[in-house]
Amino acid sequence: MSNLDQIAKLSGFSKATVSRVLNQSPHVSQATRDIILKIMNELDYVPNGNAISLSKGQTLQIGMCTEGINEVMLPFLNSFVETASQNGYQTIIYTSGGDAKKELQAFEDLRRKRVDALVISTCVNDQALLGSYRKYGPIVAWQRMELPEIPSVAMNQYDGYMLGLEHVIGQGYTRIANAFGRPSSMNTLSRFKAYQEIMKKYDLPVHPEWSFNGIYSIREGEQLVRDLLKDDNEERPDVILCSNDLVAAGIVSEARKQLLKVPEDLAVVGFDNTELAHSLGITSIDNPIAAQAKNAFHLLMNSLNPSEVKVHQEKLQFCLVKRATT
Amino acid sequence: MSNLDQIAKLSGFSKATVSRVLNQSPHVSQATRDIILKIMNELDYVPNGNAISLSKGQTLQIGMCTEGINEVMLPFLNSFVETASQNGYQTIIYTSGGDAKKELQAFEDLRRKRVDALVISTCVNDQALLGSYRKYGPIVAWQRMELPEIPSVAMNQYDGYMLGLEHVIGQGYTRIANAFGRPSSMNTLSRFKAYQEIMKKYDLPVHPEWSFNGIYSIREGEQLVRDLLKDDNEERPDVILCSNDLVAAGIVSEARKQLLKVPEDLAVVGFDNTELAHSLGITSIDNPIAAQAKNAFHLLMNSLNPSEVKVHQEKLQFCLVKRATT
DNA sequence: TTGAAAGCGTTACCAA
DNA sequence: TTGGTAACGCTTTCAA
Repeated sequence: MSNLDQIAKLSGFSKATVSRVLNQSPHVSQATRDIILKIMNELDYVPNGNAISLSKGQTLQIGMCTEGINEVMLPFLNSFVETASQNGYQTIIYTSGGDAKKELQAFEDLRRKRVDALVISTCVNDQALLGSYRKYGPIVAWQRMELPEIPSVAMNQYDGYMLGLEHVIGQGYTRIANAFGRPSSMNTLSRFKAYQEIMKKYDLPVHPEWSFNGIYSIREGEQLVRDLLKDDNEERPDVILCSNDLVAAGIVSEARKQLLKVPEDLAVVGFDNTELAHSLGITSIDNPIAAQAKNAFHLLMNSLNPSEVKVHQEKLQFCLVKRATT
Repeated sequence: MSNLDQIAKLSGFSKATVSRVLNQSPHVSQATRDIILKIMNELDYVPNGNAISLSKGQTLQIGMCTEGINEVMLPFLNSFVETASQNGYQTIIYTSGGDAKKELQAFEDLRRKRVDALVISTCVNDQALLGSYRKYGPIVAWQRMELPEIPSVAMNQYDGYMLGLEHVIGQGYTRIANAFGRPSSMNTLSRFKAYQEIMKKYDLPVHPEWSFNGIYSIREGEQLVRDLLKDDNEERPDVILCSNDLVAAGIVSEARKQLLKVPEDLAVVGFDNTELAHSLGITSIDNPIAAQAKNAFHLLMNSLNPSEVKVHQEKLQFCLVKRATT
């Protein structure tokens, strides 16, 4: 492996000049530049990234801290990696599996200057503790944060859910069921609020027994349908709004298996508008996740390079995509 | 930010000794160690990761180069990140989006010593070119490689497909259709070979028109069913073997929509045995992807630390998981 | 336009 | 058990 010193000696110039060539400084004569570039080529020279990082005090690496990578994160991850790379940054994955100690590893790596900044998804550590790492570098959250120190690009799902509710009511559905995820999450609370408000607005009867918690994935969606069908005499909902598209897929799949017609016997609305909803033709609420990832990156850049012109956050909105299930 | 030099000065010991404390060298008296650790604590000191990397000549970072992250890669990515982190390595994502130049970025980063090693998934650059980067560090592939320089942890899908074929024939299906992916891929060739051999073995009629190419995802699976149903008079296959579980999901979903009974009217076998197959109750061929990721990491470790005891590759096998679609 | 030298923050070798 | 000091490979400031 050749290094800058060798290039300097061989070319007869100093390390400083060679460095200038490397960094395209204008203060190098064309002749000198040519000589040095030629030698670099001959020696198959490339600068050592670590040395640059140490010297400059920045790694051009951003850590992404999450419990684990799943379908919902995919567009966020892909978009973030892509945006970062366009701006010369690489993305390092830190998965915690829900283990608080492992999660802290990402934050410690910020402290140790292995990464310049951090994006966090759902974190399990105390938010105050996480916030204390702000002094080591910028951090931005995808999840909604109670903490003001860590800015968030998350959107209020109240708006998105309201869109879904208005849509199904507009279509004539009145017996509305909710398939919620984690009951205590801010998302569920926001959605429930939207549900309560709209039922009141249209003077529709609230069925508390039609709000289900802990419905996360395909299987729970399927089970939900079976549960609903268990008692033949009971009145049944005519539409289910889901916490995500996986749940919606499970519901649609099981409903068809039970020979229910979708949407005639049971309508379904997903959430996030993922590939799955597109593929299966499920009405869903578009959640601009990829754009949120972009915003997250630009937020980090703005505090990483305070001198440069700030990139403004893109203003994002939910949006209902009607397909064959409503 | 405090550094090792400050700790040395404040404690009255040399940098060398402080470094020894950091690296748990046994050649430090307990008293000295205590003093130094105390000062480190007081100053909230952590060593700078970049400096360590530069000095040691290793980054403890491994690059993962892929076209993009999708559902199929998920278990590989998760398992690799997890295994690496257990061994003190972080994983950096490089997505190319199929762009050869962007893909090379990962390999250049190996050359520039930003990563110690590389795992590659489907790569678009010339394999010989990629192989030439072996001199900069170990590389292991997930895809099957023609090149001997780059070892691969991929498995021969002939074996897995054969398992599926034997299964459906054992169940009494004889009108077998194939939903293949990319026609020229080694995987498709292996699968087709298995198909040909088994049809011969059981003396079953080969229907060339029942081998479909370019069937990658849910939507193509759905379309395939509609195409099959188009002509009422035609004889139809009684089972379809799919290139992956997404395709199988699409087929099952569309079949039910068209009021075909699965598996009575049409049986379906997926591939990879992903969450989706599990969730939807689709018979699938288990592809031990997570274990392949582990193998990939250990392969890299073996050449990264030739001195240490070699971790043997886990011997992996496909395995049929029968569910409700056969 | 160029060079000398002092960082950047560690590790590791050789002495003591 | 400890210390001195030369790496590691680059950037950057100050002079010339």
